[in-house]
Parts: sequence; C-alpha cells; structure tokens
Amino acid sequence: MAAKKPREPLSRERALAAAIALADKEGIPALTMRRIATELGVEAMSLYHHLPGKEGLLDGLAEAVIAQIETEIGRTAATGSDKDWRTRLRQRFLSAREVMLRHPWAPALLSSRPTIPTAVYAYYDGIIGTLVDGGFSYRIAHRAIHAFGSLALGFAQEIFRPASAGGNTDVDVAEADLAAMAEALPHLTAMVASEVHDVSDPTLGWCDSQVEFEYTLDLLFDGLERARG
Amino acid sequence: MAAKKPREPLSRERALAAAIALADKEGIPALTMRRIATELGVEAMSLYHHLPGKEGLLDGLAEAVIAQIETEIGRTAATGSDKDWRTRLRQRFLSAREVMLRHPWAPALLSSRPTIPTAVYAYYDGIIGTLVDGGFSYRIAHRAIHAFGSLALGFAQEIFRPASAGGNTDVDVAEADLAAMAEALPHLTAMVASEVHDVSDPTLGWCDSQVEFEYTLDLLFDGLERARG
DNA sequence: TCGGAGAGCCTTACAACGTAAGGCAACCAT
DNA sequence: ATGGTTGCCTTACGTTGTAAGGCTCTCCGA
Repeated sequence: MAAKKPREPLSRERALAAAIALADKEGIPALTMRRIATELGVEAMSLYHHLPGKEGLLDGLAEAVIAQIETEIGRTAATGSDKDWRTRLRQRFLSAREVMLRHPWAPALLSSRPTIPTAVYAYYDGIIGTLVDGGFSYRIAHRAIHAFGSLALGFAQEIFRPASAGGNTDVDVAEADLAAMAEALPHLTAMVASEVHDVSDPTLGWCDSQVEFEYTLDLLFDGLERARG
Repeated sequence: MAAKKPREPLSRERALAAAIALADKEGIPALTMRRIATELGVEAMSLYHHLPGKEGLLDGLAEAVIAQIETEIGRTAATGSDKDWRTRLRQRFLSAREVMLRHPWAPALLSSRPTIPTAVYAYYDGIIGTLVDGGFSYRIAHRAIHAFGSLALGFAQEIFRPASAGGNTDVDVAEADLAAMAEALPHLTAMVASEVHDVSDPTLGWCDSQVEFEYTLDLLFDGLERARG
C-alpha cells in the first residue's frame, strides 16, 4: 500500500485557510479556537503551536485578505501601469472590492482590528505613490486617503443595516415600520424610495452596490482633480 | 435626621450613565456586566431588570452617543438655520466630532454595532434634508453620505494605528522600525514626514486631527458643489 | 392592623470562551 | 540505542454572558 500519510502536519497557513473557509461559510462569530481546530481534525490547543493566540489569528486573517487584494491587483493590472492616476486607483479599489465581495466578513474584521495590519500600510503606500505620480502633493494625497476612507479597501461604510438583515422578514411589521419611518424620517425614506436599485447589482449590505461604489469614487476623483492645482 | 434614602433605585439611565463613565475612564474592554454592576454598587444580574442584555446595553450606549450629538447640534446651531448647506453640514459634523473627542471609544463602538442604531437614521435624515434644501437631488445626497463616510459621525477612518499606541514606546525599536519602514514604504514615510502636525491640535488617533478633518470636509464639499448641477 | 402582591435585587449555577501547564509519542541526528 | 526536539493532546482555570429562582422590602385594600 501507499505510504499512509497519517496526516498532513498543521501549519499557520493551514490554520488560516481553515479559518477563512469557516468565516466564509458561517461568519465571524463561528471563529472560535475550538471550532477551527475541529474543522482541522485537531484539538484547540494545537493551534497555539502555529499561531500566537486568537488575536494573532485574526491579524493573520486581515493580512491574508490584504494579500488577496494585492494578488487581485496584480492579476487585473499587469498590463498598463502607465495609465493615469484615476484609472490606476480605480483598478486598485475595484480589486479590493472583488475580494470584499468574496469575503463579506472582511470589512468588519478590518475595521475592528485594534492595530492596523502592516500589509495595509503597503497597500496605502501604493495609493500614495500613484497619487504623487499623478502630480499630487503629499498633503493632498494624505487628505485623499482620508476622503476615500473605506472605499480604498473596497467597501462603503454601511448606512442602512436594518434588523431584518439577520432573520425574520415579517411583512406586517415591516410595513408598519415603514409607515412610522416615513413620518419620522421624511428625507431618508424619500431618498430610499428614489434610489432602489437593480437586483442584479453586486452588493455588500443594503446600500453598497457596485454602481454606487463607482459613482462615489468618481465624485471623489473629480474633487481631487480640482484640488490638485 | 434626613430620610436616609437607602439607595437610589437602579434604572436604564443610571446603568447607561455608569457604562459611559466607565468607558471614558477605562475603555470599552472594561465594560463587562459585572464591572458595570460593581460600579453601581449592585450585582450583575440586577442590570437585566433594566436592560435586555449586553448587546442591548451597547445599543443603548450608541444611541446615547448620537443623542449627545443632537444636543450638541442644538446647542451650537440654535441661531441661523438659514445658512447655506455647507455651513450647516459643517456645523453638524463638527458637533459630532466634539462628542467623539469626549468619548474616544465611540467610533469603534458605532462601527462595531451589528445593527445601525435608529438614532443614526434620524441624524442622516437631517443631513439629507440639508442637502436637498441646498438644491441637491436625492441621488447626489445618497452619494454624498457615502462619500462623507465616518466624517459625518465626526471621526476619520484611522490610517495609522501603530502598535506603540497601546504601550511601550521603546526608542531603539521605534528607530529600527522607522528605517525598515522607510525602505519598504517610501511614499508613506515621505508623506508622514511632510505631514507632522501641531501638537496642540485636538486629535483622535494618529492621523485624525482637527485641521485634517476640516480640510477633508472642504474637499468633499467642493466636489459636491460641482456635482450639484 | 394585617396580609398579600409585586417590584427590586441577590444567589447560585451553567455553558462557552481563550489559554496556561504539562504529558505522551513519534521522529531525528548522533 | 539514545537523548533531544517537534507536534499534538489532556486537563484545568479564570472570565464572560445569562437562565432560574429566592429573598426582602414597599405599598395598598380590607
């Protein structure tokens, strides 16, 4: 018989991969040390030989996500780094967005990390480089990054996240709420009513749709273009 | 003797106030049910007669913070709601910022809530109303809110949050890191070098200073002004 | 005066979590 | 063979949120 390969040895990479798969399947709350270990056919404490604890694992996940963004950029932007700053940034941000759409838990993870993953700095460095190449001062580049906010990482800050996202969609209750809402929040309901968008549009949450994302990008790009002088 | 007032009865308000005070003093991680109860001279389970559990408490904190923003707005904006949209929005955002500077844990709390506090919707409704009054379409208003991102709530998304924020500031290590950083992240280090700002500037984290905040606002306002047509 | 109801707080207990400490077994170079 | 190293497991502890129920006041109608 073939060598029976009793089991592939555990490793940081295998642990992180299992964690990512688990998060994709069941969300961040499912990420307990015991659960990840079970998924790997291993005991919880074994993970500590390859990871510096739970926080370290989450840091590793964050780094892994950023790494996916970088490879995604490399994949789509191999040709033509001679484009202008707008297209280059757009390419970056849309690559980041691809990754976020694959891993919907990633936005929350990234913005909850108490310390910013070093990989993010490298990512920002690329953005700044692109802007400076495009004729911007460091000062404006700095402000640009703030203005992009989470868009630079591929997701929009959520504005609507109704309770129904997590479970029951009771129609009666929803309608009653809607009526009350229309009264208390006239402008907001009017806006929502005039802004229902296409279902085929890839989306992260209620409000972050692809077209919204790109339009907001352009709005910011236009503003920056003006500020460049 | 005066009536000895054996103790003031517990209440949702007292519990929330204690939680806010505790968070101000020791940060979010200190917010355990037992700890809050101790602070009130009470047992943990007693809190459950006034609050629907830990998550409910955090929701309550979030609502309380937004409420503080609203009163802050009322305080500073009582005169002159006839101003143009820029000054009115600026006033809102700076009021929000005041509150965030008082409660540095609030940004993290708000962006970590799984469901958006209803008070936030009311706050956004005011923003939309201001924009629509200012001649914007709902479409642009929607994008504007996304573009503002966390600025609307008074804080900038953090870009720099080095590990040293939490403890030791070993000089040798810091210098070694800096050298390595300058090599790996040339643009970013150059930007940081040219963007060190005044120490007297009120700040949330490394990068979110008052002047940055306001400049970024103006950048966005300019962009919106252009998009209004 | 009394007694019963209800509110308000406490006691006890449990499951789930992260993780410290140490044990056991298989492998490696000597 | 042998002694160390590596890799995983076992056991156990402290902390967390919270379910279930008990105790003790206060208040109110009879």
